[in-house]
Amino acid sequence: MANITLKQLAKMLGISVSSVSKALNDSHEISEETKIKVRKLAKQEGYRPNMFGKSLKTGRTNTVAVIIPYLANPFQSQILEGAHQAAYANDYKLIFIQSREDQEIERDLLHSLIDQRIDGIIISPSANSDPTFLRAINEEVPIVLIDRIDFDVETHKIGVDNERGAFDATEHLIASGRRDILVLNGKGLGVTQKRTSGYQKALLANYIPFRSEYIVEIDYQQSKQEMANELRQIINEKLQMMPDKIGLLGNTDVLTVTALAVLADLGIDVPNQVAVIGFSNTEAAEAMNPSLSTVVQPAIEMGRLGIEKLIELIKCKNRNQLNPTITTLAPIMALRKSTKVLPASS
Amino acid sequence: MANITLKQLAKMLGISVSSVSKALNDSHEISEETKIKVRKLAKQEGYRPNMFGKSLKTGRTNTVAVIIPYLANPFQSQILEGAHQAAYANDYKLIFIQSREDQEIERDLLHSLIDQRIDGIIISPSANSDPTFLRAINEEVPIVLIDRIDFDVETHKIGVDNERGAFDATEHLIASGRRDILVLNGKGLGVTQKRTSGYQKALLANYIPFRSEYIVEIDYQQSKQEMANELRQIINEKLQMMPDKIGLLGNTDVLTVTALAVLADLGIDVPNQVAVIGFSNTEAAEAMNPSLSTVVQPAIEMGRLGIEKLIELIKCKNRNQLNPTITTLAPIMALRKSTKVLPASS
DNA sequence: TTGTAAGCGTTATCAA
DNA sequence: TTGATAACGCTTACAA
Repeated sequence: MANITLKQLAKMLGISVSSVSKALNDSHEISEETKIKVRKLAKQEGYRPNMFGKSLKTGRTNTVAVIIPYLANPFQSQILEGAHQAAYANDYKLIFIQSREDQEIERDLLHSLIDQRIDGIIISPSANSDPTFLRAINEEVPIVLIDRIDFDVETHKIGVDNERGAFDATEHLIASGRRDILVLNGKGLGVTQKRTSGYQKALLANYIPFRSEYIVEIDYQQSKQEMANELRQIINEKLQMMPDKIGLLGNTDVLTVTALAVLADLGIDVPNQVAVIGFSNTEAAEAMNPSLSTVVQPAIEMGRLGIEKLIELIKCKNRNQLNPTITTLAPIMALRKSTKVLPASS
Repeated sequence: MANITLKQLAKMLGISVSSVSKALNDSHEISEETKIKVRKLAKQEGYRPNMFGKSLKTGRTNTVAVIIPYLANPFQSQILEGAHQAAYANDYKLIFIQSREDQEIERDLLHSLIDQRIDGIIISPSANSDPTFLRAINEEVPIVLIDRIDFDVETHKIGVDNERGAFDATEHLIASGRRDILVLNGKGLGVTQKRTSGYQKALLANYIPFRSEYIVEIDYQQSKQEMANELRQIINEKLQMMPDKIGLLGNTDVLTVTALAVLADLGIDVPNQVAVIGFSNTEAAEAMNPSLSTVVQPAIEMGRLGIEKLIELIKCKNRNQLNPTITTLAPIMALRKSTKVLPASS
């Protein structure tokens, strides 16, 4: 059932292989008449060009790849969504791969993509990725960094303004009447620093003194049960020291959601006793009880932009002449019941 | 920065291209001595074979593809997880694609995979897929059907025992003391029939009369808000007719989760007034309030099995001699708080 | 055990 | 406007 080839078409038409090739590529050196004849037969025979022959000759594949740590992560899969749209619109094929946050796997994948002569790569590097290695890859094939942009590689980068997200979230908690705001950080997470700094700036802007005891760091990769226990203990302890009008800013999705469950379990009323807001791109926020206010990252937009920047790089002959840009997109606040405003009387 | 080629290696070693090729493929017609020399230089020069040259010649790619409707769907992305494991273990490259539940996109994708001379395909067809088309594809390249196996294609199929899942879930609700059990079905969903039948059989087995009013069908693709409204109305109405000991079986994740939110909003106590169980593969079930009991589909196992069956097909020369198998895996019950047993006194 | 040469399907160069 | 030919990198008869 193999496909028909150029050669076969040529024989059927009684013209040369090269003429058929040129006709199908709409070359100016072929007559309209011939082109029409060729296209008709090609269509009729269901001719589909062999990618290997083509790529072997041209060295290009018209394919780009997106590497993210986990496909199953809702935020990251939304990046894919955006990338898909943009790639489709620009007639590029797109493949998705996951590195599972593993530097070794990532390395293999990148090599095998280069083997496949992929035209370009969008990557959200795994946390422990080696910038030297990324730079080396960047020499061989254009890459664009997305989301995790704190790697020293000379290329376009697309990220989220995490400081801004935390700033806005904190301001919203304050606006809803809270002055004592607990922050839950995921242990060893890259975004922690920026988000904490956004939190601090928001306090500052509202003349609320910063208290370092209000910032806690939790291992979010342990089992659900263990995490819930740890959180319960911490929340209990912290609530002792927080006099009133309490807010909670969850900087990691799992932590926020678990905290919500723990609060419910402790019989603490959200939002009346404690207001909660978290970073999250899942629709599940809507279905929580109470529904969870979130800072949403513009993941689809990021994916789309990533592809556009990448194609720009691919099409640009003198890559070293292009100066790298860093784009940071503002997150969006999705306000729901978990941060309802306190009655003015309080 | 192009890669070094066989020809270059040959020149450096002063031997012929074919000898180098054979040496690297560990052919028996090459002396150990030469092999060692060749391998050493190849390694030293970082030789990586050009896939196009290779595939152009051999017609194979050592790559298989998985097509699912949505990458972002947790259940489906777990299938990928399993497929990944098995493909890796068998030294196959794997690519993931999503059809977005769109027959047109699916068709394009399948064609372009065949263009790429992919060795085999695992597919969970979009709902409106045309079996005739799938059969045609199956003539060109081996395919394995996964999850959505109700298509008339002569090949291996891996599915979940949905009837069994609904049966077990219903039995569990009954065992927890419920006799009036409401069923939420997603409109137009393929699994509805099997799951409803499992529900009915469980009732029968427990001598509970079946009442068709207890089965409702809801459009789960409308907006969250609309769906919540519709659900609220339905639940209110149905609860009127349900005397006591109420259970709720959600056959679609979104519906179940939204129902949980609606129940909370109505001030109905879960699990004491209404016990809830749903089909779901997300970890969010754990974090719901109350935590949600679920029927979990063995998605990872399915993915793994799918790849194994596919490789079997690929390696089998006379495909038409192989008789197709249908494997249905049993789902697993994950029991949490939303179905806690009623106190015996009731 | 090694080498020669043909060919996979395509495009590009150059000549007709 | 068309065609012959070489070349991309690799494998594989077949010859040496």
